[in-house]
Order: sequence, then structure tokens, then C-alpha cells
Amino acid sequence: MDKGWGLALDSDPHISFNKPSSAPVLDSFFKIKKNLDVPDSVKMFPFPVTVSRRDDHASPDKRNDDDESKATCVTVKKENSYGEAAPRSSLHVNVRTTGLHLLTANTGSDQSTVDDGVSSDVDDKRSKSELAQLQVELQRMNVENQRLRDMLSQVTNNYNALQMHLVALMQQQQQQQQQQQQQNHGTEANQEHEVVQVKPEEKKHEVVPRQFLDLGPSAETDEMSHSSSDERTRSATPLANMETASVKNSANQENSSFRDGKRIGREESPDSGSQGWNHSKITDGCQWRKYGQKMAKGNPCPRAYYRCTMAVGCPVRKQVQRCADDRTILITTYEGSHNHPLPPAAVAMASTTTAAASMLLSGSMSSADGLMNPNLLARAILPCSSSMATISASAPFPTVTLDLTHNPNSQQVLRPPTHLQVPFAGQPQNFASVIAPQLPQVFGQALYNQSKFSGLQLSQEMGSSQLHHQSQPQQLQPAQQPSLVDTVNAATAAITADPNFTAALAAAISSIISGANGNATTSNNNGNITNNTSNRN
DNA sequence: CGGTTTTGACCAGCGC
DNA sequence: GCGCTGGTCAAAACCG
Ligand SMILES: [Zn+2]
Repeated sequence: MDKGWGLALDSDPHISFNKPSSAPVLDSFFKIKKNLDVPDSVKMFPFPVTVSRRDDHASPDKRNDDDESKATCVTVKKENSYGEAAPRSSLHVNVRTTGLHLLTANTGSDQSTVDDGVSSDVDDKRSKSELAQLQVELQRMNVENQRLRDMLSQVTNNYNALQMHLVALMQQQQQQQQQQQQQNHGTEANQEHEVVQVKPEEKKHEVVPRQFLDLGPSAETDEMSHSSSDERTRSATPLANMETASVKNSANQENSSFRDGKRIGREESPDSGSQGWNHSKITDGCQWRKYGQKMAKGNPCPRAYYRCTMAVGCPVRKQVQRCADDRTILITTYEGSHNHPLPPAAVAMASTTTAAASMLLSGSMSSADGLMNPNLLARAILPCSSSMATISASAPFPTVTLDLTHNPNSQQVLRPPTHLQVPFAGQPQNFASVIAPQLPQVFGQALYNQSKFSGLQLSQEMGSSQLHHQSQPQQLQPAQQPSLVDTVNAATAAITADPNFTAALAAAISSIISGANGNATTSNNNGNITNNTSNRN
């Protein structure tokens, strides 16, 4: 519980954040499983009706869907994870039938009552008139019923349409990703998910720890774990890291030399050393120097420690680790605030997230809208308690951003730590249900400073491209990058510290991802998910 | 030569 | 007090 961020998200089939039972630090973060099914994204819709879907794939662990669905007035359950049609049918049946029955039943009862009192002519007349009235009423009811049906059908149609849309988008993205992966394959691709968390600093001084989870290219953590330390020196577990580490590893291995039984020199660090600034530099837009690596207890993957080298005295540090469960996920934790201006890339990230957050906060968009929106392929707002999660997937870089920093509730910006006004206030709120109807959210990246910020990013990194996601904990500068928004899709869910938050994140991410990326499922998703959870401050 | 990575060692905090 | 774990330090080596 070092960090106390442990989140368990069951709700989404797609994304399950599990804490590896005893997972060390990273536990706190969530894991995002790639198995995201596209369709699920639907869940996120803010519609009054909650649709809970169960995926078979989904974590068998828990299915709380029911619970969630119960809350809302109308619950639509999809029981077929895959089938599109199936879910619909179920919806129609449940809703309509019930409504109709009720109406009919009522009418019937009415009639019966009328009949009772008939004995005299007067009574007959009266009864007739009543009967007529009843009939009229019945007709009216029927009409109304019809109308309801129509509405229902419309809703279902919309739902289906959205679903289809999502599926299509996801497929496209997947295809693209796959292509990219194939192309990049050797290059360790950057296509991983990143989860970024900013912690509210509890631990230490002033610095605010931020955590990021990266699911990505096996970049940092994976690589780290596998290539350098694990394979060679530590001989830890050979993990499957092969995936990511591939390129560098091979090179590094050759290059690396053993000294005293240790390997020295540059091997491939997860980040990929010099050349491979994949994450560290590029991702964040900042320059980082690795000052340590350690094996985490519950995680076969080592954790890497980085220090910001952008400025001499910059206190910002970050930890990068891969999820034990899903190595594609990188968890990055940022701590502290930069004492220098951030690079454009970082700024861009921040700005994008900020913008997204603001939009979310405004609350204008509906999930559906978001999905439809060209810029945002998918947007989901998680209504978890107070926190919000927004997901935006744009073709190139779908990103999901969770802001914990912001409290939807308290719209006020939490205190800007030092420099920026990052709304971190996020106090831990619970995301009890992923599906919660409306949470305002802010994109976390803006978060910047002191508070911790935790985010989940699922991103594919495009190598050097800067855009990705970065949730950097840094200052937001005036931004520069309008286009970034397009390029970078940021969805942020604000998650407060609560475990529930994770669930919310997971849900949001899953939904978004599914929508945006297409099948985030296994292989590679290009989507980025960033969560910022800044609580403190 | 400067900057960075690697990695064992060291230190601090926490629980028992 | 001991052991465990996490975080940091610093020497050695590498790369451009
Ligand atoms: Zn810095």
C-alpha cells in the first residue's frame, strides 16, 4: 500500500485493473488488459439507461455489472459480449414487454371492475359509458405504448449504431496498429499503453509524486525488466518481454559486457537507453536520466527510477514500471514539480488534456456525441462518484485520460500547487461504479505539479513523435499546439484516490479504447490512456 | 569529453 | 532488533 492506489476494476470486461495480489508499488496502478472488446465502449454512454455488458472475456472475477445496472431506471444488459445483435434483442424484450404488460394488465382490471356493478339500465348505460371511456383510455394507452416502443426502438437503434460505429472504428484502429506493429515490430514499438498516475504526494516532501502507467511499447519497464536487468544480470524471469525488448535487447546484449559478473554498459534499458528515449524523453517531452532500477516485489518487471534533467535542479522524478499482468502496460509515476518550462511536446500534452478536461467539465458533450465526434472518436464520461474520466480517441492517438486531480465536485480548481494552476484537487473519491452517469472530468495532464498525478496511458508511441501522451507533471505552458488535440486524443478520467476510481478508469478506458482503437484487445493498441490522479494539494 | 545507463551497495521506513 | 522493501548513490562503462 505504499501508494495506496490500488484499484480494482471489475466492471469492465475489457479493462480489468487487477492488483496482482501482492503487487508492490505498481499495484496501486491499474492494469489495463488489452483484451478490450470494442463493443463495450458503449457502456460508457451517459444515457439514462445503463447498459451493462458482460464479456465473456471480461474478467471472470467479478461481475458487478448487475449492480451497476440496477441503479439506473432502465437497465439493459448485454449478455453477449460479442454479438451486437444479441444485446439489442435483450433490450427490447425486457423493456418493452414489461411496459406493455403493465398497461394491459391495468386495462383488464379496469374493465373487470366496471362489470361488477351492472344490474339496472342506468347502470348499464353508466357501465357502457365507462366502458367507452375505458376503451378510449385503452387506446390512449396503446398509443402511448406505441410511442414508448418507438422511443425504445430508437434508443436501441442508436445504441446499435453507436456500437457498430465503435466496432468499425476499433477495427480500423486495430488494423492500423497491427500494420504499424508489423512495421515496427522489431523496433520495440511503442505501442503500449501507458498508465500515468500522479500521486498526491503523500510520501515525501513537497514533491508530488505522479504516477503514470504506461502500456506501451515495452518501452521502459518492460524493456528494463527484461532486457537489462532481468535477463542478464539478475536472470530474473525471462518474461515474455521479448515482445518489446526485441530490438534493443539483441543489440544490447551483444554490446553489453559483464563486469564482475555484472553487466555494465548500456544494455537496453527499458526505456531504451540512450537512443531509446522512447518513453522517458519523448513521451513526456522531458529529458530523464535513469538513476536506479529495482526489482519490485510482486512484479517480475523491474522498476526504473528517472530524474528530470531538463533543468539542473529539477526535483521531478519518475518511476516506470510495467504491470506484471499486462506487460504492455507501463506505469509511470511522476513526483515533484518542474522548476523549468516544459518542452513543447509536454506542453502540448498538457494543453490537450486540459482542453479535453475543460470540455468535459463543461459537461456539454454526451458520450454518444463524443463518440461521434470526428476528433474524438470515443468519449466516455465516467460518473464515478465525483471524479471524471474522459476518453477521447482520435485516430492517430487515442488517449484516455483520467483525472483524479480534478474533482468534478469541487469545480474549483484545486490549488495550483506552485506553478500552475493545476487542478489537482482530486481528493479521493470513489468511483464506485464505473458506469456512473456523469462525472465531469478534467484532463489530467494539465496537472502538473506538485500533486501527484496518476494516469493511465495506453498509448502507442510512435517512436519519436512527441505527441503521445504524456502526462507530464509539469507546468503547463501556454500551449502551443492546437493540432495536438487532434493528433493526440486525450481522454482523461479523473480518478480520485479511491480504488473505485480505478474501476472507473478501467471502464472508461475500456470503453474508449474499444471504441477508439478498435480492438484493443490484444496486440497493440495505439490508444493512450492517461490518468491523472492528483489528490493532494 | 560530456552525458547517460547499468547495477550493486547503502540507507531509511515499516512490520513483526 | 531483525528482516523486508523501496529509493537513492555512485563507480564503471558506454555512446556520440
Ligand atoms: Zn524538470
